[in-house]
Amino acid sequence: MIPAERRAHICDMLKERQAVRVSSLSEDLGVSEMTIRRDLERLESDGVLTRTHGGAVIKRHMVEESLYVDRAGTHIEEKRRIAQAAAAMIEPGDTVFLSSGTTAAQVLSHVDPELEARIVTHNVGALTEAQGSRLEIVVLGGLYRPRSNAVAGPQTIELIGRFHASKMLLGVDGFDLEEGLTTPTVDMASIERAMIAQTRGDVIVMADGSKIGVVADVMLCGFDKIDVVMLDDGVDATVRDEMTRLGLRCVVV
Amino acid sequence: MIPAERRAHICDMLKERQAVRVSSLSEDLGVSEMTIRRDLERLESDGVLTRTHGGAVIKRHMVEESLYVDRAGTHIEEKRRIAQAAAAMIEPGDTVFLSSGTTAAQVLSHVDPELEARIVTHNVGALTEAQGSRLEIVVLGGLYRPRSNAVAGPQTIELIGRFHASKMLLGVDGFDLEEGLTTPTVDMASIERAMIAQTRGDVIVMADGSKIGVVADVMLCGFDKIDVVMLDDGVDATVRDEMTRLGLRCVVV
DNA sequence: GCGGTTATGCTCGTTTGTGCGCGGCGTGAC
DNA sequence: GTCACGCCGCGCACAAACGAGCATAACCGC
Repeated sequence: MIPAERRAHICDMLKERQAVRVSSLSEDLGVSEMTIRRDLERLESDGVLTRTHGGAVIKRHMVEESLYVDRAGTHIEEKRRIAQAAAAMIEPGDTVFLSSGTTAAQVLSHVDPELEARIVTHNVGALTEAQGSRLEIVVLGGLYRPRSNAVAGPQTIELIGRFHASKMLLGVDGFDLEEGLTTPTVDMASIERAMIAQTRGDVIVMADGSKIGVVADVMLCGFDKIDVVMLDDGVDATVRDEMTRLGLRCVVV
Repeated sequence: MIPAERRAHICDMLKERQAVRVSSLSEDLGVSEMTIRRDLERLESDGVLTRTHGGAVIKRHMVEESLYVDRAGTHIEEKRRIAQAAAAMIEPGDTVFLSSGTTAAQVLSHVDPELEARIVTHNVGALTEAQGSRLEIVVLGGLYRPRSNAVAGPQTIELIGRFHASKMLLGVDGFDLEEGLTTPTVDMASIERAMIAQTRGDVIVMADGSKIGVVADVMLCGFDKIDVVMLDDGVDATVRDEMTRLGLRCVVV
């Protein structure tokens, strides 16, 4: 295996799992840990990843990034499974609103490469995930918010009015039975509320275990506006029952 | 086996495996490693592949790959210097149109972190370069084009009409005294022509040595529409003289 | 045949990549 | 707090790949 090929492999692993370990890469690729470290060093200077103790995490210019760094490894696998299941819910010919956030972005890396559908999003990070797919991706214009790696502002909301989606995929930061869905910034909340209003079909919320019971700073909406909740199997059954009681479909992956 | 046939074979291998080794190609094709290296060198200048230590990888117009390309390609240092000088031309309070392309994207990584200005662009790759700056970045909406890592389409052109810029920074693919400025896709040419039309102040073209004398597929505009040309010091003096004769300001870095 | 161009292979000094050992430091357990 | 374990990166040695320069061979139009 050629060095560049090996580095490309590391990038692929990162995209898939969000985080990699020096030890496991060394084993998988059959080179010493020192070589892996030098590869990671190089990829870091290329801006592809951020090194951490024991490995590296994919570089996101987002609020959520720090969460990954702090507890790299927690809920990564759950997020991946949820994103994968959400990707499978997109049907040919759909027009789908995609929210901001890394979970939402990750959905696009799991769609069938042959699927023809339209994605409308303000999530800049989602664009690189869609490489090699046949999706038609509409990027909403507006002011770029580096912290969320998405665009926002009145212009963005105005542009949303031009679309009617058959589905919406919504990644949230807080999911609480009392407080409903919450998100860290007012900007993103406005955008995503506008998207919900323009969605004709199902509004699908993606929430891994780390989001349950969490209340972020800004209220997004109550459970009455959403139709489907995607949870991982680590989520308590009482939450699932309560969702079902409210008339929502629960998908557990 | 005829040389062209051999090179075609290398391309086939690349398409199939994404990466090739000098040593295995030498063995498979029955020629010395030196010959393979010369083939790879030629194919690299044709834009088919990117050479690396030990072999080569297929060249795709992708975000992550372009990092390798930039690193391995020629004129890196010249591009960097041009981007840096272009960044210095942005003044406080400016509204600047920024074109697509990696050179244009690189400009944002060189702006003074304290500078307050507005950047209007369809260049998605530029967004990550602006981390930590105080720039207000307006992203134009439209259809995402993965090959260019930018958005395009009628909606994008419509949105450009809402802005009037005091400057435009334009990275081109071809810069030829006879044919003028050229670019590889019709989409990007339309966008950038619309930007030029909405620019009140200087249109600044960035062209390193590798672009001079090159004619890409799509005509962008003639030299009458532009005001300043940024060149590296490797560019022939006759080109500079001709530019000056046409009334353009030449900045050599 | 003859001069010129192009292609190929070799040598050798240089660059780049790789692995190991060791001292230092971060992280989590207690 | 402090202790242990694992991770980190520097310095070194070795190996592999690279490229410049030169010599030879094949091709082509005349």
